Amino acid sequence: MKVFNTLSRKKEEFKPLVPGQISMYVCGPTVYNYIHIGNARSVIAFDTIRRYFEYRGYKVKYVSNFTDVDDKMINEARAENTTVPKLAERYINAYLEDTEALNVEPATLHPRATHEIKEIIAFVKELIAKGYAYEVDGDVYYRAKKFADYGKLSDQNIAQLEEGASEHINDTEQQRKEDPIDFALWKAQKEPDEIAWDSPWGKGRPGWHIECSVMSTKYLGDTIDIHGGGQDLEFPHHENEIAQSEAKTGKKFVNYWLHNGFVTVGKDQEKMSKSLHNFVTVHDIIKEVDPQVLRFFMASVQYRRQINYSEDNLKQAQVILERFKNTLTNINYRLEDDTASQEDAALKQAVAQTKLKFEQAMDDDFNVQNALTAIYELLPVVNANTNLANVDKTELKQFKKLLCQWLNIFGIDCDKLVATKASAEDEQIDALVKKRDEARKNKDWATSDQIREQLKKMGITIQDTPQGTRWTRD
RNA sequence: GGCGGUGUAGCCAAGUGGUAAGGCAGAGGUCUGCAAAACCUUAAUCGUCGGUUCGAGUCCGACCCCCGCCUCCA
Repeated sequence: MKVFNTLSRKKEEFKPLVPGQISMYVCGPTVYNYIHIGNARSVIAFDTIRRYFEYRGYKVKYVSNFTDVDDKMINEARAENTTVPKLAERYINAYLEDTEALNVEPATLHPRATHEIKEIIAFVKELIAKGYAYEVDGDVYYRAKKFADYGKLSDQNIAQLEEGASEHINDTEQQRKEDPIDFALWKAQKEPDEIAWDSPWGKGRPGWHIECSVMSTKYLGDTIDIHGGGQDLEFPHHENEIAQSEAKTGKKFVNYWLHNGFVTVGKDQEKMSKSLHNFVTVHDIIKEVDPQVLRFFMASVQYRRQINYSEDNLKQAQVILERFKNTLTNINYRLEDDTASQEDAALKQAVAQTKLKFEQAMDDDFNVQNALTAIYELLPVVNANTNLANVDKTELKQFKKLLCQWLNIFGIDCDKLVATKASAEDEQIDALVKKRDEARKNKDWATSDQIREQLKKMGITIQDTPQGTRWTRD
């Protein structure tokens, strides 16, 4: 199995530290607002990857943090006249609700920065002791140049970075640093009402990058298999994490760095972001769009590729899900009817071949497009079988099981996709269908069509097949 | 300016040297009392120019467009 490692900019053979087990850390959100579609993309991308590993039989320990203190949190709490912990609580809950709606598996652990203050302070102290960090008036900065490999992840060169950073020289913070590219590990409290913790450098709070180094090493170990996040985190966030962690432990921090592509919007395909005011929150959109459709739409694009968010593209995802639904529904009917099963060697072979193709594609850096294409090509073969007088019930059952396993990787639950029929209305519907069948026997098309219309209005679609009349909910 | 990504039919999208997968939409057809679902048939020379090669979307060079990162950001 191969994954694209940002560190080498190449696809590499994936080998976990411990056979059969995977340690995975994914940078989570700063919880000062609802997550938008772009945030969801990252969550879904790595959930899909995780699920594929699990499909492949790996045991995955998956850690994803909440950044529950930083400048944005403090500002938003002030603006809303609330406290940082209350703000965090609200949006952590919202995050959990929204991602559940998108059928994202809960992380093995969801640590929070503010719950790790002791460890953060100890980590920073060690960096100071090793000469990688220094204190200035209650702030602590990381001495970037001291770390020989600084810039290796994002291919940045130090001189250029310094040039860029010097443009922000107006910042009072910049003037306190030894070097413009140094970054904060610990920030001194600025206002008396600002949330802060006691530390050897006075009251303050952690910088942004340090929390991930601390939580990743604490919960998963000094070296982990996979660290994920959006492409915009490559620099400086992940670069800084490497510098901090490797300076402290002297070991390689992460074996495989995986970065997901952005969600873009509009004709110009601009990145969805809060500063551009072009974002849609998950909280809002799932009131209008079936969360399954949103989930499938985002999971069906390979994680490194850009996703263009549009109604048309969402619609396409919906149409595909409907095809799956129809096929599964038809299979369910044929498995239940009383026709004899007849072996279909071609079908059996096609299913086996598709499994091979699917896994080959996914093994190649999670090439979901090719994996899905393999399934799309199989559908007509399966559908053709379900139309026969005698279907291959054994093989259809096997296909159904496989398809549901595959869809599960994309976060689609077969049971939800094909809603079960049990409902208070069922008897009434069955009675109407029966009445219509009698009308059809008498060639009373007017009555028959009128009942079909009536059912349509109830959200029921009728299908007349050689095996009898079926109905499904829309 | 530095770093990275991208440009394939109306849309989504595979493809890493041998005469362009697949899906959606569209068109036509089969089945059906009519429908629904399904099935069958059907479209592009691959941003531009030049080079290497028997042969290039696929390698090399130049250029153009778009997007992102380089400051908070998934």
